[in-house]
Amino acid sequence: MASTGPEPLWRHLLGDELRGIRQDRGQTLTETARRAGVSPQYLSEMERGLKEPSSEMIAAVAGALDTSLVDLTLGVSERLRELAPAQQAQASVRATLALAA
Amino acid sequence: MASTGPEPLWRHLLGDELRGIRQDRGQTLTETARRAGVSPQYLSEMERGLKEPSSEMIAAVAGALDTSLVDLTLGVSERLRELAPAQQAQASVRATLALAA
DNA sequence: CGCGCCCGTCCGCTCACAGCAGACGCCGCA
DNA sequence: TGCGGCGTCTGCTGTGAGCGGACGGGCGCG
Repeated sequence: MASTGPEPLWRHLLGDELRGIRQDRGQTLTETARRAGVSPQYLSEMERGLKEPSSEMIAAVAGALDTSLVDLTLGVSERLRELAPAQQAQASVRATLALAA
Repeated sequence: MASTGPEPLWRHLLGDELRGIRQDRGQTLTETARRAGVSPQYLSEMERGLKEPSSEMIAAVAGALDTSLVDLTLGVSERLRELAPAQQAQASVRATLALAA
């Protein structure tokens, strides 16, 4: 697994998963943020993997999306498994760009 | 799931998972910390769920344990699923004690 | 058309905490 | 006994978590 290239980082995968669920639910970013008790700008940053949310923040947003940490961690692990070697290279580019920012 | 009581927090589950893997590997805390490039005191805190490690720290410790983020997130989700209602109450006590500290 | 509202993101800021150095207690061993 | 290793405690500082104000864009309405 490690020999296939570096894995994406937790905060990126978590952000992707949160945004995916939110869009599946048809919620706006602003609405989810309000329900979670966080600022919209912060949720935006979370979803884009720009910040390391605290465990309580993760739980709050999961609650606002009517999901749970189980589903989040499962979703993240599934995303990682679905990443084929070529796609992992793309994820590596994303991680590199994030570092450049 | 949420109706069964509050879920444990990410940092606690992650810490439990990391310590579990480390002990399975027969590594000392000091050795894993050295291999991961973090301080032993910090790894101790991570394992006890006292700190919110950054995504890079998680990756570094995973690498030191010859595991990956996939296995970590899977392990965390499995821990959550194995927590029966009674055990979730115990996990709730742990989260409460952590808040008191 | 201009306006107001909503959306999501940018920018700058403050203070709490991430991560660690030094210290400590405990244990096993020569 | 002293030593080295283990894991945790204590205190510290620089950094980043989380947010307020601002911004640009889209949309509906008079």
